[in-house]
Amino acid sequence: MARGRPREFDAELALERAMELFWRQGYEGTSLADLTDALGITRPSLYAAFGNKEALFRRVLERYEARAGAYRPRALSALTAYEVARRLLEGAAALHGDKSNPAGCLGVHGALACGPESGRIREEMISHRSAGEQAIRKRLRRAKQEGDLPPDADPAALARYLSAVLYGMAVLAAGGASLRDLREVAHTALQGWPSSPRN
Amino acid sequence: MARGRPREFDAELALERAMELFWRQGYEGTSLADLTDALGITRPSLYAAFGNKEALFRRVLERYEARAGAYRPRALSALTAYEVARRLLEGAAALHGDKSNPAGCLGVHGALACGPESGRIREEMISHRSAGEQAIRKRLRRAKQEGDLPPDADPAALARYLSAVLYGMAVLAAGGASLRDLREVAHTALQGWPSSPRN
DNA sequence: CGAAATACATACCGCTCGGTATATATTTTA
DNA sequence: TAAAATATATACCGAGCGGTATGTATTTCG
Repeated sequence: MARGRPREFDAELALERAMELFWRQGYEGTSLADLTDALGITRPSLYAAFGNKEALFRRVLERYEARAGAYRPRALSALTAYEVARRLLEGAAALHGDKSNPAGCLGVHGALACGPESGRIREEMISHRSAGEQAIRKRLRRAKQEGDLPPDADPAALARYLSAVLYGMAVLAAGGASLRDLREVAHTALQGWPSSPRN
Repeated sequence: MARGRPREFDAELALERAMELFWRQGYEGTSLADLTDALGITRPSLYAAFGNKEALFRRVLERYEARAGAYRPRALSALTAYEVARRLLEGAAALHGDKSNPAGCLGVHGALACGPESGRIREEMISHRSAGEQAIRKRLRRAKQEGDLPPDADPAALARYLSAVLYGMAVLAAGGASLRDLREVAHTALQGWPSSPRN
């Protein structure tokens, strides 16, 4: 049993609300006052539970990847390269086209450009994106080995290209693009994909 | 002749330096102290010359579009839809791959996500991006009329897709992507373009 | 029952934010 | 040469920033 006075708020619920805030306003754009207001807790409680703003953001990013970003590992487990690409693109469209979510992608606009004091978070986001791209690259390398992509295909270039389209969809979504808009982008990108749907 | 004491700094040079700052750190991430330091002028001088931070940012955005974004109208004046797409993609790669520029695109990350106090700027950036997409759409509509795109091509979808790839390249660049990386993305996107290079 | 441990509430810290009031310096016009 | 106009320099404004010290309430352990 946990000793001492038990906390009076639900940490999971608090994280959920913090995620929503950071998702909507980014790291720099979200203040501690915003957070304590939305979470309904006081500042010392927040610090006791989560450390500080940076640490809270990291927890939130973790949660974001596990929930909103769950379509990514699922997409990578598809059987063909085309299906991987399709699920990634359609998954991003579904996520960012869902208006019950904040507009855009936390991983993209969470700390894309910011002042020097947020530089650490910015760099962490960069390496998160890089890791995502690398996972796609790895999957497409395997696809090429399996003959699932043409011999002249470049898995690294395709992975980077796919990542770019996903990021672009996030920017479009931040600008208010609809689910239909985003699915059109996904569809258009798939039209040019180098392997056929059936292979 | 201008009456009164003449200003002691070069407004064009000041704008250039302000652009560099906003380009690197975004709107919210750039403080007045950053600006006055970099511009070498005092706060009242900045306000007398440019109004306030928002107005200065608008001037900077104007300058950005006229210089860094000059490749866009040039690309739209190309003779074929394929050439339009190629010049847009290669132009973005050249711009964001040039390491003498700040990483990323001011129009994308200048105010992608921010607190409520920067909401106006954020919305203006959204409509700027939307205007850019619309210009591409208009050009591709013409291309279709001219038989320069297949009959089943969707100019609106293609324009949105192209915009997404351009935004995605900006995000990649903000993460440190090289000119080579970005040109690979451009090349990959062109591989799937629905009209041939020669038509 | 203490005593230790934890959480809550209030009030505060130094610092930075965007923006400005006031006074002085430098120019042109009359 | 005086007045009007503009620019500069200094010092300051209230507000918000992330973060914390202090005191009190509530729990478990001995």
